[in-house]
Amino acid sequence: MSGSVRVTLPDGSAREVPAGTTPRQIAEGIGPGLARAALAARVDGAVRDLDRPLENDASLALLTDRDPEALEVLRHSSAHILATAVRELFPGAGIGFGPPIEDGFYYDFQVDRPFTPEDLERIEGKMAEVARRDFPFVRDVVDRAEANRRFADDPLKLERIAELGDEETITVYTDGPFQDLCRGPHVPSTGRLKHFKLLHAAGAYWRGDERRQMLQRIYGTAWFKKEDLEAYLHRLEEARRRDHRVLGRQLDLFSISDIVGPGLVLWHPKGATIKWLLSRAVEDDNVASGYDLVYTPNVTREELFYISGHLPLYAANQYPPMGAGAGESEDVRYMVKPMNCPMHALIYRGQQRSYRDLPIRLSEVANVYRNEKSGTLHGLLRVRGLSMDDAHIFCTMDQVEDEIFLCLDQVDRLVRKTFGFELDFEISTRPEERLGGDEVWDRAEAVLRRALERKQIPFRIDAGGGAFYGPKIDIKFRDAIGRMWQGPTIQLDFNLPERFELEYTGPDNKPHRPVMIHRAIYGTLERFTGNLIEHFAGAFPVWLAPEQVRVIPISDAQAGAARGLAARLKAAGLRAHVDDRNETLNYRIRDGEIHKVPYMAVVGQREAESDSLALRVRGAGKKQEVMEVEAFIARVGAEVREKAIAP
RNA sequence: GCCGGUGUAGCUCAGCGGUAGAGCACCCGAUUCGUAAUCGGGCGGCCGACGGUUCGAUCCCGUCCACCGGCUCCA
Repeated sequence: MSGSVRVTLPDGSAREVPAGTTPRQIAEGIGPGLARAALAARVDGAVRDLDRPLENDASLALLTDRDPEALEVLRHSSAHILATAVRELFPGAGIGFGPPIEDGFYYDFQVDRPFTPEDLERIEGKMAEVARRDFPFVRDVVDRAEANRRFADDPLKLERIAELGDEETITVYTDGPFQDLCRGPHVPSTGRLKHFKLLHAAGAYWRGDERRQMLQRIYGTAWFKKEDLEAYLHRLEEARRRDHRVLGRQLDLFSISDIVGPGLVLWHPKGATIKWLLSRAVEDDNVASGYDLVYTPNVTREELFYISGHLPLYAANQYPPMGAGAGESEDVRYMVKPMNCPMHALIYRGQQRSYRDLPIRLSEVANVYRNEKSGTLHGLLRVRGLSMDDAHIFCTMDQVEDEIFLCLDQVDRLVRKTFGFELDFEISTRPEERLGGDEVWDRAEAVLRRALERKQIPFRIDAGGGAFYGPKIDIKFRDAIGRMWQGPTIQLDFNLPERFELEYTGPDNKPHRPVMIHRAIYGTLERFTGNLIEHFAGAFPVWLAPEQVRVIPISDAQAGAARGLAARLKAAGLRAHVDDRNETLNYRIRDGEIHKVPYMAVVGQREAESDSLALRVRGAGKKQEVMEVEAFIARVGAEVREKAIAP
């Protein structure tokens, strides 16, 4: 271990140091401030411990609390500190994994009983103590025998050790009384953890496998700055405030009744208005884009799903079959449909198709029912009765790219432009088990890729994430508070055309097999509406607002004028209501604000006499504008036509 | 489906081994008001369901159902 190494710093400067010098020593050489601030180092692109010696020439960046990678390291270390605390308080606790995650960290423990909220408080206190004692994180390289010896009492760790390849370096990190099998890196010492909070405990399967034992997971969050922690907790609060289940009740949009059943939505008039407007928006766009509308039944003989191949594979997600129709043999059984594609395939097959007919695009906003596991249901975001804005495109392989363009354009109009969502694209490629030869997959994946590239849309690849019947493009969108949601999906399908023996006659007068594209823009109207409720915090754009204008007479003397105004607004196509309840003006204004009505038209004596209204815009407070009725109608009408996001 | 928590009036929540209370909402009355809660009165609950313990259960125990937080899954 002799000689020197050349270390290049981010500013381009380089220095020669003896081999074995640590990043910390280099930081000290640069200045005491940096040495104090440094948390980890990036060596040739990889994040490493500050005290890990440099053995070769390398580029080096010292990471401080300003670097996102450092925050990830801090959270990873936080997980260890959490485990340190748990081991102090629960000496027999087995340890699973404890990684950093978005906004925080977790650690999985094997304990005799689940953690209670009181336990979390104690653990949090103990973590603060571990941090105060400022134990250094020490990295040891050990051989397999040593690792097995050190974790002899930790079966979960032994399992992990056994999986490590012989060529892999096994490292153990120790902080004070706690040691963990871990690749690292970590912050220099536990004292770096200052602003953190344990959030909750929950069960989690070991290795994420539902057949294996359930461990107890503790989630926490950690930040470098107090303000960041507070901002994050505030964000959680904000998310709670926007919870579509809460707003759905407050705004009287929908309910889910125990008597009807979990996951089955009762759309109240206001929520139904939104759902109706959304389905109309997508249907209008479908028709304008060259789709045909179809309707198909909610129940079908189960045979259909044997042909499609959903049965028996998909049986767990379908409601069990029901008896035959009156007068039919008892052997015939029916099922509620969980998807529409087989029926659309049958419509395609209903007649001989020529290559000249293609593409054929069939669309349907349809109710389907899926028997989702009870624990997965969640308000509108995960339901059992779904309204899919579904469509199936039958086309030749050569037409796929254009059809993908068509779908992407719809997504752009209906999701990005209309709601201002930022989109995130991902292509899922062939899985291990799949249908169709490699040439077909090569071609299909290339088409998806090329379509996005030509649209200059950046995308990620989820290798192996495709369905067995074809690759797909999944599109996520980011809402107002930065959360990502699964949105549109475009899937190629080589399977159903096979199973239904779909054909078209080509220019060569021979039968050919079409490709099928499944595509949903909003996905399901339940989930999308739920997303919109949270995105807008219930304050919908005028075109979607169930109540667009609330007309408020100042006193009973203007009640007649108010009703007249509301009638005019309705005649102009606006959804307007009068609030002439025997309550104070303040009360009614407040009620309108709470119910997120975009416009309140206040009518006092002055307005009643001048064919005008005093406009109060949602969220704008007292700032009001007196305007003529016709001008108001023109303004709101334009906003509705343009699907403006304001006010 | 699994782990934990929760279930009291339409909603939000107190209460707790001796068969229930507040605020809001709703109804009635007074008030007629210029931009985020006027005052008074009233109605309203097999305390999630079913079993058990007990002289007595909303309260303790068990089972089930639903919801919440996660896991798994997913539009």
